[in-house]
Amino acid sequence: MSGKTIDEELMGKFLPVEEIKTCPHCGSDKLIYDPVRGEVICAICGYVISEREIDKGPEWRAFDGEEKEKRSRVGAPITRYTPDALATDIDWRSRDAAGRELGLRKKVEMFRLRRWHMRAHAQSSLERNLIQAQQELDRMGAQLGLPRRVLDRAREIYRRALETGLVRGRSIESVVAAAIYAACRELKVPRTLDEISKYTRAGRKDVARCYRLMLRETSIKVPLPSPMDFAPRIGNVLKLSAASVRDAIDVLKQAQQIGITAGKDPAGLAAAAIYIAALRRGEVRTQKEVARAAQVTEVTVRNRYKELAKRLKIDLPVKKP
DNA sequence: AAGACGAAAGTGGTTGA
DNA sequence: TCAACAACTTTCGTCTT
Repeated sequence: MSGKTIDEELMGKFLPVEEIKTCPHCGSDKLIYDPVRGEVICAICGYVISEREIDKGPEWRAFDGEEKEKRSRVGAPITRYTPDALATDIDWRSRDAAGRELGLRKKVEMFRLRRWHMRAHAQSSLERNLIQAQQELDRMGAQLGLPRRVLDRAREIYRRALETGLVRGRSIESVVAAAIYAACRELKVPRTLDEISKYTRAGRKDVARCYRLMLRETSIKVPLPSPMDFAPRIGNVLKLSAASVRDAIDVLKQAQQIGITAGKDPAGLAAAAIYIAALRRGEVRTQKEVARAAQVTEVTVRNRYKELAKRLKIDLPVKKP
């Protein structure tokens, strides 16, 4: 083994998805798209390609300041943003353009028009909020590599939250993040709160608070996270065989039956099960690797797997001669 | 030199008064 | 709102390969 893992080799490199034709791991060109998890996977070695490697930089290159200035499309908008089609206002003074007092009939009509104008405006504020939220949703979805159906569901959830009045006083971003988190859990595409809040300016805490509030105030119900949903993803990152992943899920099932999974971090449990399963199949991964793939610490993997091994009476192959 | 292990102290979140 | 609490993280020293 020479030094770096594949993860480390690829880290920080820009790999625009469209440009990848062959697997960076084994060189095969048999890449398949898994729409369920929104990932491109190498059919030969199982390497997950598209998940995190999204090029967030510009698609152009500039060699001096002037060129950069010209090509950059970010910064203050050139034209003023018009919130909706009704940007005009109706004057409250009942006078015409020349300053003459209006007749009674006209006054009444203007009053009515004004009222409808306000109503149309108010309604569009909801629409406007949705449009902005949609932008956030698309951005975060792309950065997290989430499939369409999750985003669609997240949008529905967001709309519900908006209609319930949950967004008022909170940032759109954090509520969108909460909606995405809820959608992920509902559709069993596990993403941790940490992963999601990484792409928002609102902190993890904010997102979590919005999420909890959302569960309480709207009638959205979300199944409890199961460690078994995490196992395939961790297996993918570590490039383990499908058999090992199946074994790991088996271990988790047993653990659930004897009731030692309650209150434990599902990612940590899944990591431990993966570690055990891989070891038993001779696909040795270090605790560190497993921990990193599951985004928990080494210590947690260790504690969980000790517990699992003890309670399930699994003996591990110590080493090979 | 790297991995596994466990102890101890610290952290963030939940719960119940 | 506060304190108690359980789970997880960080850090560190030791042992094994």
